[in-house]
Amino acid sequence: MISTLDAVLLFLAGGDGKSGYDIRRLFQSTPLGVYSDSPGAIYPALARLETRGFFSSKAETEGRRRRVYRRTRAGDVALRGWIAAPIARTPTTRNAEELDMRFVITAQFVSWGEAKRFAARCEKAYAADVEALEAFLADHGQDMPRASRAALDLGIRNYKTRLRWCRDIIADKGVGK
Amino acid sequence: MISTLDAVLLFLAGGDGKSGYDIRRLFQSTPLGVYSDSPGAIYPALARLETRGFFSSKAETEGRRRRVYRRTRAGDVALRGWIAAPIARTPTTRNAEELDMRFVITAQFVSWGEAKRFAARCEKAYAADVEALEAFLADHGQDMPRASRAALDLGIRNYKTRLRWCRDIIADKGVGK
DNA sequence: GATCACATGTAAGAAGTTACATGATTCT
DNA sequence: AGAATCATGTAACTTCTTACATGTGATC
Repeated sequence: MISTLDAVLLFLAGGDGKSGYDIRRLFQSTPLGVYSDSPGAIYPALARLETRGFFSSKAETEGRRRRVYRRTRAGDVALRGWIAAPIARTPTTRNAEELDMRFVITAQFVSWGEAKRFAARCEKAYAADVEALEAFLADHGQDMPRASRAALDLGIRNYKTRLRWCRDIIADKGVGK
Repeated sequence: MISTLDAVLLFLAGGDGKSGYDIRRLFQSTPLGVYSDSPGAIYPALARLETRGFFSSKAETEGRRRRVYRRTRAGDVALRGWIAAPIARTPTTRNAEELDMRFVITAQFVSWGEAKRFAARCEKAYAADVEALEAFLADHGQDMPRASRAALDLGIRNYKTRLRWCRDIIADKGVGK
């Protein structure tokens, strides 16, 4: 089993490979910045993945010191396995960001069509979440303090936003067209 | 400094106090379930907070074995400090859930009016996030693969949802009225 | 020649995860 | 009595955080 960060690293370091520093800069300069750019997170993660055989690395000799990691065949397999895993559980709150990453990586690493099918699966999960939260609100809304009710409402709105996004993806609408 | 989980524990164990098991059940049975209900997370956290003087605990003698934690005066101060802290950083992606908790705890522990003021501060943070992401999309949208653009779009929509929610709170609209 | 940015790494500590251990109490 | 559930805790492991250490190449 690989973590979300592992998957992102494997994804980024395909083709020509990437150094730890390259990845840190990507995390700093793009909205990928959800992940920590701290060296204490990146370098050990790369080293671990190499130990597990998912990366091979080469120290560049000319110019600046630089160790370039490149995804191996085994790394390919691991990444494909991560993509194919079932959508863990609802409520999805905690893995929402992981699902987003999976969408992007699936589109790039497999195909847009497959990413759309994944979005369709996400849609179902989000719909279940909305239903569960709305049921909870109907059951306990009256007994809850105002602020808790409001927070629950925010949760519902968040899932509905995701739901609509999935539908737009499936229908080829919006920015992602 | 206390963590978000610490704050939630301190918040829940006011008044009559709560046992670790009580808290685990709360995390299991309500959409508070964002937090882990594993004993290996809860019990050590309670013990740590007691060591720091934010809880006092008493083992109940009659009936089932049960250790009840209760927030101390120092715990009160710590929780108030947590509430009053500045909104860490934008992008807010990573602390969004923390902000939600802060809203609820502020409303219950301080006042609804204070929670509204907090929502107003959140609104500013989310607005800044939307602006930053839209600028990034305008700058790099063309060069990005379709799926990345779509993911960025989702990020923007998520922040806008939060933005609208804050405005509704401030205007006393919606479920939280 | 000094300083800044590049680049990699490690060390110490905090916290969460899964799994296990243990025993009391209530229910049937 | 036996089983299920209540309830607390610990152990081993993994990973992340902050901070430090180190050295090279580019820039002024």
